Amino acid sequence: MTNKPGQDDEQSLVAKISADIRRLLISGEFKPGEKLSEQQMASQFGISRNTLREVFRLLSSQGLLTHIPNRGAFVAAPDEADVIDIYRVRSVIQKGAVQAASPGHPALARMWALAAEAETARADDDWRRVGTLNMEFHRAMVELCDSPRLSAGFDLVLAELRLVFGQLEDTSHLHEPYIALNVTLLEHMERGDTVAALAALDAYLVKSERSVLAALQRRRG
Amino acid sequence: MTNKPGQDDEQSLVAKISADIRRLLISGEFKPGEKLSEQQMASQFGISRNTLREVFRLLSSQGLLTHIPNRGAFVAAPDEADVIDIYRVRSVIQKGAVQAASPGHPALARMWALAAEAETARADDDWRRVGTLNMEFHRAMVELCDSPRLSAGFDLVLAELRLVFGQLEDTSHLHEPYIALNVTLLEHMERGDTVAALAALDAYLVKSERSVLAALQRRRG
DNA sequence: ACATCAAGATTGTTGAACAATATTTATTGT
DNA sequence: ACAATAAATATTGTTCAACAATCTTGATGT
Repeated sequence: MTNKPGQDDEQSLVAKISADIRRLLISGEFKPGEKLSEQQMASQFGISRNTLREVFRLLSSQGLLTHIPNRGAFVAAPDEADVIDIYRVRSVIQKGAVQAASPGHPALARMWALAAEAETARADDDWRRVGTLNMEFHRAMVELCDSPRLSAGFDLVLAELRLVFGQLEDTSHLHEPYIALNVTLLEHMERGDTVAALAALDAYLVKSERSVLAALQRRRG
Repeated sequence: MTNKPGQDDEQSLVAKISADIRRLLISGEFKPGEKLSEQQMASQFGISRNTLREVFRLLSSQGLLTHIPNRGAFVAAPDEADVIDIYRVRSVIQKGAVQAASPGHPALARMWALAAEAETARADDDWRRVGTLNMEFHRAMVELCDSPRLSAGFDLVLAELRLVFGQLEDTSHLHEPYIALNVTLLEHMERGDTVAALAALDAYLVKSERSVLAALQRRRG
């Protein structure tokens, strides 16, 4: 990679607006299933309809929007089946990550740092931050594979999962129990105990999936 | 730009042309790294430049095109690092598939059928078909996970891999030895011997990756 | 309440235009 | 002749206005 992030202001409009809308989607500014009118969005973001359509094309391919021919673009509304699928993907990829973990990998250090930060954030009752840090923790875990494609794919499902969180009102209890679990998982990995680490990961995923599903069903039951 | 006769294609133009170009890319009709001029392609496919740009956006997000700001869209040219990464993804996902395999899963039947077809194709010396069937075989394997997202992600890397094959002149020897390996793998899975199946899968992937890398390096000295 | 059908609105696609950026060509200095 | 530089040209990025195709709405009649 010859490109470094940081000082290149010269992004294309499509990239910029895509990032903006993506951020809005992930932070729950739109309601799932809500229709995004081309005209309205275009004028709202001060871009042309054609450019916006390129943005929609991108976000649809990332699973954040659902494009229905002749009807338009809608905010993706992941349901229970989607959540189950997302956790299936997480299970496969993250198990692969645990098994690929080599001692001394930089991603491990990052995981430790993120786990520590999460404890600090909990102490401050900053649950929004705890959630973000938890995501970053698992993102770092996948970096253990040293595979750009795997990381990119994982980012997609993680973004979809954040969309789900956007649907739920109170996400604090969704992250609280997992701070400790992350640390336990890390310790197993640090010790090179893959079997124990896999078990801890599985425990985490099952537990997390259950509570997300429960919260989702509660929201509409 | 005469329209093809046939049933009512309710697809959008973007979807249709995307599929067309994707097919052309995968079958090696374009040279890797080749620049795809907007004007030329637009008139060649009889669509407007704006529509073509949506197509490029899509194919870029799928890794088949590389988009460089202000310079245009280029046919992706996967190098050795990309091949290594692709096989890393395959390893993670397909190991997950083997472990997720449940006896009697419809995908297993499909794998048997594809393996049989591959043997027929080999008897006919139809190596192009053998290659396609081999891809389908592994695609079916991932279906064992029953995860649309995992299958979709796998399709992406498989498409990229086909792009690599497009760079190589003679792909016959790339597929020949693997027909038998696939059958062996299947037998292990059928018997529920996950450990043996994983070993067979790993053998396949390592061998396949090596020959692809070798062919790629041979191609460029 | 129900189906029908005509506006009205929205998406799908096009062609032309223009600014910003790349690429090519011509020009200059040594 | 050669490298550096400037001008000319081509390409991409983006917008706008238009129109056909499709969807949505609402009025109408039964």
